[in-house]
Amino acid sequence: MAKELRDEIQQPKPFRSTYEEAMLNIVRTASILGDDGSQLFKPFGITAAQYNVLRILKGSEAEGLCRNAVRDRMLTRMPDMTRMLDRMEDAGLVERVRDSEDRRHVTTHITAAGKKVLKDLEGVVAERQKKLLGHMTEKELKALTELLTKARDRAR
Amino acid sequence: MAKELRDEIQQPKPFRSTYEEAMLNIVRTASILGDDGSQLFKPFGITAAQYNVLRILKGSEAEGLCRNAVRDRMLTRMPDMTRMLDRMEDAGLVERVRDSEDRRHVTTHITAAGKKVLKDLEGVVAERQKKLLGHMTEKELKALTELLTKARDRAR
DNA sequence: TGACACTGAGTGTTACAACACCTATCATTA
DNA sequence: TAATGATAGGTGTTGTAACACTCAGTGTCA
Repeated sequence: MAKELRDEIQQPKPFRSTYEEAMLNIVRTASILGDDGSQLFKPFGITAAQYNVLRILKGSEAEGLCRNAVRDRMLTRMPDMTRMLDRMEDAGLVERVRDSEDRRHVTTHITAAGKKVLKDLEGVVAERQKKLLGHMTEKELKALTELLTKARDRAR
Repeated sequence: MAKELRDEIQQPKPFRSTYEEAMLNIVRTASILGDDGSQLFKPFGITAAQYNVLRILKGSEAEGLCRNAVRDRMLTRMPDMTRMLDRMEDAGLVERVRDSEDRRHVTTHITAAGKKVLKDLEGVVAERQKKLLGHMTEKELKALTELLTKARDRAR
């Protein structure tokens, strides 16, 4: 049987409400899985957020995307997209081109090096996901996704 | 009906697996709810992690806890506990006493000011949790907690 | 009793997140 | 067509997360 959160964090008192219990379980689980992901990406020289950016740009490989479009598609909030793209450009993972029509626009593209990182990670990531969640049934995973979708509904 | 993740992040392609879908939903939901929490705590001059520390110390008010004990009870990983407690000590929220028996130990206690912050936040937090998750039934919240507990089981 | 390992706390350094602010370019309209 | 506002991108600054490392005090055992 899986260990309950109260045991994990050695909390003596019960949670104040099922709201609180669910909330803390969400945060805790994301933290654990996110840390795991960070370790996974580290040998490849990127962060989880950068992996996210690469996947977004891969999805719009032909056209490229402007800074704000990338930011709006991010899984987690990222207020300083400019400097994150700076770093990725320095690392050769993306490249930016200023639009000649509307000179305010700068379009960002994934580079061949960026695509290589994604390709190298593809199997590793899938394998890790299966290792972490492989003990859950399809039905459970679907139910979890639905409940989380509902949990987000009132926020924002 | 709640908006699905793929719409939120404007992802054209379907997820590669239910593992991936669940994983990204966990991270996304924690990010959204976590950001909300940060905004809630900000007017009180503390971060979500500091709120977590205060609650942990409140739970061991009489004895106090050493740095590592606090760290091990944290909801999210916190490698630099020392300087976080430094900041909280500077803010008057906690105080530290070096043990005279074993002079390696430093015991941290919550102060009256720290307890006041917790007390002021108590209602605000509960209200916010209800606002965010109040549309979910007890049964759903319990199911969500159980599924998340299972999802964490293979990590660490 | 001196060397060694262990445990707990703290420090140095780097890179990054967060926030507010600024600049350039374009669209609109009085 | 000059002023105004909107939009896209970038910059300055501060605090802090992350990582590796050091230091101090204690136990232990050859």
